[in-house]
Amino acid sequence: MLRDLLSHSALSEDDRQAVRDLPTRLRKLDPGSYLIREGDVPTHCSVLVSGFAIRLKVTGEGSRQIMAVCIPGDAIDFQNLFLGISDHAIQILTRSVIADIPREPLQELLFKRPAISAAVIHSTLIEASILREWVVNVGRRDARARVAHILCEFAVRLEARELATGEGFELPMTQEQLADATGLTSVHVNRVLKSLETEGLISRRRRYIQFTDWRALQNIGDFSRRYLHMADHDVITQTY
Amino acid sequence: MLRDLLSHSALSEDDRQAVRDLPTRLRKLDPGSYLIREGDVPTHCSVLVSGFAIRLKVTGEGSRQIMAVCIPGDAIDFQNLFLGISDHAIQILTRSVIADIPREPLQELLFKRPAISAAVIHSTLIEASILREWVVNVGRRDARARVAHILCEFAVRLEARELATGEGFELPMTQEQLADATGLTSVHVNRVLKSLETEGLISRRRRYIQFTDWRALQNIGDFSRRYLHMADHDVITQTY
DNA sequence: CGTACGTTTGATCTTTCTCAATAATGGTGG
DNA sequence: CCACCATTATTGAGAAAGATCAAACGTACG
Repeated sequence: MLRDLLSHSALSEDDRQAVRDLPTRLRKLDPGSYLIREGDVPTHCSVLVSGFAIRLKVTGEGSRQIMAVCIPGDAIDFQNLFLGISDHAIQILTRSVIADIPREPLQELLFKRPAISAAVIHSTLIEASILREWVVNVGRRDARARVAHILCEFAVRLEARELATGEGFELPMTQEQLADATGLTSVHVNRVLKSLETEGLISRRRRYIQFTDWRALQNIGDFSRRYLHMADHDVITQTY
Repeated sequence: MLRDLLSHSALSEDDRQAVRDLPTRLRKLDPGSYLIREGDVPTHCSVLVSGFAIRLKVTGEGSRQIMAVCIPGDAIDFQNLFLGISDHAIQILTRSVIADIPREPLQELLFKRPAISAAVIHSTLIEASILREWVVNVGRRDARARVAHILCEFAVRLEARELATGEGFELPMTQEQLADATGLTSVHVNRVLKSLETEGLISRRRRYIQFTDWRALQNIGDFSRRYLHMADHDVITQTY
């Protein structure tokens, strides 16, 4: 369940078992529902067992910005374990199963087991690295590059969890949400997707994105997987 | 020296002493020099004792994006302690003093002292929170708001370290760098600054920014200090 | 005192947004 | 199973924010 941690850090069998022994409560959540809202005071840490979710903020003007997309296996809420008030909301994208872990036992575990602590720091740092890349994406790339880049990122992250094949993947969000993630409008995202398609870089059937020229897409999106800091054993097939 | 940690987390005297006992080497660095470059493999963790620095990436097209500004007292390199390869560069803005801490003793310390581990996680999470706000700033706010927001952020962060008064502060960077931080061009940043000045929100003498209408600036910048997750004892005078 | 760097200003051009309308698509209840 | 509704996707035309290009002006510093 906490395979997120395991995927970057080698934990001892002992440590693994300790993680598995954590008390959890499973919940099903529907698309559009909020796991937590900005300003809430969280009482537990959640893991996204299955389904997709986004981290988002809303500006004073009312526009939304998505800062991260959580994929199955992600631990969502370390922030909320240590920081008092949530600085952003987490919204469910697709029908999801969430495992809630109460605050105290997890804190205690981190206190007792430095290897798990280190794994949490590690995972948090990778998240920060992805955030830095998003700042670049949204701050310094044009619309084509932004969209291409985010598609590349999804492909690689999903493949590492065996949720995508080398062919392509099912995009778990609407074009409007893609726009909120790239700092564009949905209209423009639509035009960019169309142009990427007519130029033969991708093909689409509904939300399924197929990569017809991965190399070129990567180029346009200025994408390099370095910032994802994946351990070699993350890379299942290394198509990308 | 590691007052960054102390400022959010209450550590025992024992833990504090352990941090102080860490072996360090001091270095002076000049503006423009790099503490680390993207792709480097770091061997130590650094603390910015005095001076300013930025985290930045360069896109394939050659434009720069600044993702964070480090202020005196910041621990700069936890990322590099856990992640193998640096995903971004750190460049010095003003004449700075850096304290290098070798990797091993620090890792050992974290392993032995869970409270320090927790403090590191905490500090890393705050950095991530600031990054999320930057994504929003650059993704969903117009030029005026971006510039106003970043000015507000500096003011509050600097004041918390007693490096700014309620009046204003010395901006440690050029308008070009401000542009790289906000995803704009230096020309446009200049125009925005001018307009903020003529409208009486700020006044400038060289790089010194004085707040003549803090409330209005905060409004324009859609700024709220929540995302900085400052403990109450951070807030020295609470001008802002 | 000259040179390099940073700031300021103007004119023009592009990308992307806005507004608006139409077409698909999927889900729902009858 | 089908008709209807709500959401999402697509397309067009015009507007605007910000980029680009170019030049002049300051200011610090050797």
